Amino acid sequence: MNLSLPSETIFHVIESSIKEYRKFAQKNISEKIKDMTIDQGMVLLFLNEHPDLSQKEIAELVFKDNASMTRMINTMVQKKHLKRSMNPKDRRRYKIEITNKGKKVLETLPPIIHYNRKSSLKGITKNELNQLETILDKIRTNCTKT
Amino acid sequence: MNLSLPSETIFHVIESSIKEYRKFAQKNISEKIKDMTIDQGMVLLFLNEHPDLSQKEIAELVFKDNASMTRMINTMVQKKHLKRSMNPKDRRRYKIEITNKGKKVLETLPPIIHYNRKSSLKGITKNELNQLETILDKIRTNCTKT
DNA sequence: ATCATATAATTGATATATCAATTATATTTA
DNA sequence: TAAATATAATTGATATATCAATTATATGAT
Repeated sequence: MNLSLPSETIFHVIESSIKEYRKFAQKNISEKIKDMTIDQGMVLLFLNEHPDLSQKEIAELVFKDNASMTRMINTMVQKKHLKRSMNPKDRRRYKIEITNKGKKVLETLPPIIHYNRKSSLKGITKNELNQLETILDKIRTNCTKT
Repeated sequence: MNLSLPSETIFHVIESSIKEYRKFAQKNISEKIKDMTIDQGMVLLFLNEHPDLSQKEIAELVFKDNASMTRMINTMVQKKHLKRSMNPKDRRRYKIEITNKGKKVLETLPPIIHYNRKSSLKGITKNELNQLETILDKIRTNCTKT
């Protein structure tokens, strides 16, 4: 079987780019906010726009499973960025609220994220971004529909 | 600050596509080989082509850090896919050898991986793959050189 | 050769990933 | 309505991710 090594495939290139972006973004966040990961930051951003999200819904948005999300929110509650309260309309799901401490983070975070996105996409045209999205979507669809 | 949500960015699309590929690939591997992850499979493929790789070098190829690689190889040794032996030329690094059990896996793995790659890239032209690589490389470079 | 520095691998601590099983509550169906 | 089924979240077990500190060995400079 004549198989090229994983390092020579497009998947390697995809992994590499997203991992470098994450490393870069995390570094810039850590410089300004201590003890805050990208994923935790994203949870805050999502909850800020959509306060009624359940843990399960947040999990999907940040590509985690329910178990990971339970534990992730546990630590964010411990660190006092979030508060869990009961949801009387559906007692299976919690209401997740952002605390004042969490809101403070939300004042600092957006400019950093804006910088991360902007500088990592420097020199890339709108057209290229569209191409990128189109092709990656084909891969995604192939993997989910096959 | 007017920041679009993470789910609306190209980074979300990149994450999504690579995660779906991994899920798809893992599922197809698990159907044929029990107790074998994609990453462990890649370690076997790399070692098969380049038997002199150190743990550190393997780690870089599969985007792990040294600590993760130590533990990953621990479990692969436990499962008898690999064997650690001393490297007399440089006693800081091990020689990692593939066992007979590991070699058996290497007979089963390539056709599965070939199928994974082929079907996930179905309908995507060579030209599109080149575009994809070029654009992703720009992102990677922006993140590492900034 | 000696000492300072660099490198490969390990370990500890904590967080996250993943799967399967479980609990509590809602919803659907007979 | 009662029973079956579905859903949200949790928990346990194990693997992996990440950072900092440590150990053992190599390499370089004086």
